[in-house]
Amino acid sequence: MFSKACEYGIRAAVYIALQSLEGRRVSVNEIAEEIDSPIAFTAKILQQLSRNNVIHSVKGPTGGFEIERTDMEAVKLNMVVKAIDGDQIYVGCGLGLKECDAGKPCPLHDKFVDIRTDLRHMLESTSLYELATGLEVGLTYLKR
Amino acid sequence: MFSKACEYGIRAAVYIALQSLEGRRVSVNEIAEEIDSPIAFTAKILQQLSRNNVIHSVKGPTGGFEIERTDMEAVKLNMVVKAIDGDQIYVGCGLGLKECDAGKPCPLHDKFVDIRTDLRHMLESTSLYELATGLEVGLTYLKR
DNA sequence: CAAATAAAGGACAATTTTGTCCGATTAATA
DNA sequence: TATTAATCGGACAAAATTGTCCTTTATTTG
Ligand code: FES
Ligand code: FES
Repeated sequence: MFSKACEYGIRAAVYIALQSLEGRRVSVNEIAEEIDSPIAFTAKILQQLSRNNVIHSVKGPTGGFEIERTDMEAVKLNMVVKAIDGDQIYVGCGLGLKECDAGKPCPLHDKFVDIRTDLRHMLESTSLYELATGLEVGLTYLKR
Repeated sequence: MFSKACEYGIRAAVYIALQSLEGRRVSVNEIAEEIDSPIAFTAKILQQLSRNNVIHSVKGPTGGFEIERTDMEAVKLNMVVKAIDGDQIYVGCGLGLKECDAGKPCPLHDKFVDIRTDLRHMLESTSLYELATGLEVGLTYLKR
């Protein structure tokens, strides 16, 4: 469904959101530790998220990653996914034709579009804040 | 969503189903031509489908690939997907945790499972026959 | 039986994705 | 100002996926 990079990216973003709720800025090392991901690869992914203004980064001592408390509800999952995987998941044909085109659809088009639309709505309506709160109360986990 | 191999596999299977409706057996070369896929790679994928009894193959002159007319309604998309991509799409965690486990879920679990269940139902209920008929009447396409 | 045809299978090559390493840059603080 | 802690960025390496080529095997037909 998502690339490995995107999976790490979502997990990292949710962890950053969780810590930002308590005003803590977190380092790549801490993030990779807490979401159980390869450190250097995670660093690359965080750079992408930072460049796309999904998260905010601060260099130097006491630096790290954070998400503005005020933004937190506004940062939706689809922003993370788009920053890392692009919009292929939104516009691509399920059977790999050049583009998904309702005017000359593949045999799976109608059924595929239904699923994709649900997925899109889910990603567009789910905020990092919402996901972080589940973590906060111990209902969900970022590693296992 | 699906791997390239799986995309080719589905397109090939639908094309074979279409031709089998008219009692024609088709060669790898014809299939690759009609679905616009790399020939040798397509051959590998057809071997997988054949080994998993999704399609039937016949060697030698007049040989090729076919799907028993009687099976055609019974052969569902999920059989193609499972034969090629395995069941990761059914059992995997959306955020890449070891397994998807409702007892220790990732933050996206509930929402992800909803989508995945819909996808599963769609794949389990869609037959190659159904997809082939759309092609037959020129409503859908396998290349573009 | 011999020739021709088509899938099967194994080895290999190219590309993409995933992952690592290390020096440069930025900023806090002693 | 020197040291230190952190991200940034580029080059590189490993692994997985995608794709090719060629030989073998099975089967039909002359
Ligand atoms: S054309 Fe294939 S999904 Fe729309
Ligand atoms: S645990 Fe992540 S999707 Fe179920």
